[in-house]
Amino acid sequence: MDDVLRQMKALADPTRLRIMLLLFEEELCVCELESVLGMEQSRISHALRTLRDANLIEDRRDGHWVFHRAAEGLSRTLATYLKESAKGNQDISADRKKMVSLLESEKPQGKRCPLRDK
Amino acid sequence: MDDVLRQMKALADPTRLRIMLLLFEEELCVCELESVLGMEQSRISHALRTLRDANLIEDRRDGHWVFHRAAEGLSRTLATYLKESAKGNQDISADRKKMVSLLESEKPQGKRCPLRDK
DNA sequence: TTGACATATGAATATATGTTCATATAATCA
DNA sequence: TGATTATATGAACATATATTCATATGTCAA
Repeated sequence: MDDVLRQMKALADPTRLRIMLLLFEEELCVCELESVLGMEQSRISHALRTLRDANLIEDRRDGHWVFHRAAEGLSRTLATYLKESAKGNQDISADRKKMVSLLESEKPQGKRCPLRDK
Repeated sequence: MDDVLRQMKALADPTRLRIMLLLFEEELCVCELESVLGMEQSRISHALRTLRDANLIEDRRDGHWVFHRAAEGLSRTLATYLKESAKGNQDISADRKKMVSLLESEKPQGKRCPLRDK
């Protein structure tokens, strides 16, 4: 299948679109995405897989954690379009706020995974 | 549903993606698209409906014909991304060639619909 | 090496979606 | 008006896909 088509398919889903827009801002691990989006682990993991297969994101492992981020080689114009379109969106900015406050709350502890402690 | 999401969904299909890329170049009626893509009428018509619902294309009626084109208000960055991505694609450039030669062949006749005559 | 933690994956299932077929609508022309 | 042309739409069906559940893999710490 063509690469554009695969990218469009990957973004044609609310879960994956929300994840993508978060990863434009920050590098995040799966459990942080779980926390921000309020979804279970395997759902996030499957979504990330689809985004990665479409070359939209990349990851790196650091110990237990796998950190995901927007792909280096990602089309600038596509990224710009998505960010532009997200500006007005309530849900997306709510996600971003949650992400920011989560990252903030993690700072004093010096570790990332927010869910397992509870 | 969000507008971005609807646009991604609309473009997450080979038929609709091919149509979209043709309509970036030229204004076309349904029967011309039938001819270029080698697909039946209702398939094209359904695809156009989805693209229009996503505000990706617009149309105008002229007698029997309804001419479709890329929407005026369509995001420049999205359009740029799609055109960029299509550049390397064999199938897309084949479509474009067919379109060009069809439009060329219609000129002497001065009318548009290519299929019904046969 | 055993246990705990973080993530990935496969199978199953429910839902969404693309295509086709039949038919409806809309416009033109005789 | 009736016939023809061009397009749109609805229902049905087959296929694709998102989510869940169970389980596997990979990493670290004791």
